[in-house]
Amino acid sequence: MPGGTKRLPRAVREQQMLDAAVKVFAEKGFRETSMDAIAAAADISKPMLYLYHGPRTNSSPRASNREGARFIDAMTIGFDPRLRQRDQARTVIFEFLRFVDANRDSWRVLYRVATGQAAFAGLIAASRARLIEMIADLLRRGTTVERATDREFELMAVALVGAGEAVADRISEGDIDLDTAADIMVQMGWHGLAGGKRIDEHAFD
Amino acid sequence: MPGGTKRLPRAVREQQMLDAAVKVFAEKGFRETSMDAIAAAADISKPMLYLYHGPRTNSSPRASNREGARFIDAMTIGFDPRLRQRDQARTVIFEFLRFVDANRDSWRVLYRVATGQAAFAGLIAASRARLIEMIADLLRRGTTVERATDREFELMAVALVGAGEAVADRISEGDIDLDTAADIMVQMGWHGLAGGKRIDEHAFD
DNA sequence: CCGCTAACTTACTGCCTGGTAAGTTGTAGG
DNA sequence: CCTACAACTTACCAGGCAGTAAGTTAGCGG
Repeated sequence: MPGGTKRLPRAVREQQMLDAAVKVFAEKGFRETSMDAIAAAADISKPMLYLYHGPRTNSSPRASNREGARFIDAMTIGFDPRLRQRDQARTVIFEFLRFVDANRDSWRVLYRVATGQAAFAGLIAASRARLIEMIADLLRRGTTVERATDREFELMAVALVGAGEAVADRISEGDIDLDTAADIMVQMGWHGLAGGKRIDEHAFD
Repeated sequence: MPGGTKRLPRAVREQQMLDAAVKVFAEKGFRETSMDAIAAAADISKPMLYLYHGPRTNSSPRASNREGARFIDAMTIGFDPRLRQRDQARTVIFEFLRFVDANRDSWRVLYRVATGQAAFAGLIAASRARLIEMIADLLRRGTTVERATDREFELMAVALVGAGEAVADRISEGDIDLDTAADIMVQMGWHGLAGGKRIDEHAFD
């Protein structure tokens, strides 16, 4: 605070500010976070925020975008098209949950706080739509549920993504084992509740 | 409206105000809705809001509570314990989706807008938890998944509810056929993606 | 027809917060 | 060492919005 007013190059201060913003948004919500609060959290004075990121209407999407990019990156890491569908699915799910676990603030601010914000709803919806489309494709190619139309596949993807997000929420706020969670999801998704297969017979093929 | 300043009994005005609040919250978000805006939407002057519902910190939970109660009511209508599990599930799912379809504003404000609001997060979480517990019970009693622990059942319920909410979102903003949606969810939930007919791996064991 | 209460309004106040102007100091480069 | 720019601050303003005080009418009980 008083002592440590080191002068840092713009690039790193910008990141610090975004970090602070994400953190505060995650715990207080977006609209109830004042610029002063962000400034305080970033250990910087308010005009710096405006200088580097412009008014609130610009700075916050910026934070969202950065987090969103991180997120997409993390997701695609686990995506290896050479795997069999089921393994692919498990990997993606696991990687997704792992990201959430490791970036709880990002998750909360991106998918929970921002969703309720009219200003961001569109942004988030777009990001989610991409993910859904990705999953829907996977389904189209990987499963042969008979006579399913494109629209039906998409709806399945919607449901799956929703399930994933719900589990992710649990992970972001509790202490659930990642492996267990991923296995349950795969098991449920593949064989359903009536599938009769035992839950711990999951495939680390 | 200059013309229509009819004097109405307190009870109905109170409901009008809540209706207006829900509507505005749903489209503008909670924190970005000013008391004046609610007042305007309810065709009433601001002091009436305070007189009947107290300050914003009271009036908004009140709206949420009312919507939540409606919601629970609707859900339990379709719940007939004499049905077989699968039919029970389908009925609950269908009734749930039908409610969302018929009360889009309620849905949005309850489950999307309020979730991001620190002040309500707890309230919503509690409501959702009840639903999850209900589903988890259903699973415990109804499915053949062997040796699943309570915690695992609960996680499944979390995933299912998440899926339901995601589909509900789609319904609340688009024109998806209710029956189709319900069928797909039941199908997916019961037999999984691989269970429909055939898979790239193997059908039921 | 008269008053009394409940329904309602206009018209303010004070605070909070977004946003900025103007001034200060560290430090890189000559 | 000095100059010039970039990093930073304090201090302020203006608008918006929550919340209220005080006053106005409508209609119901007598």
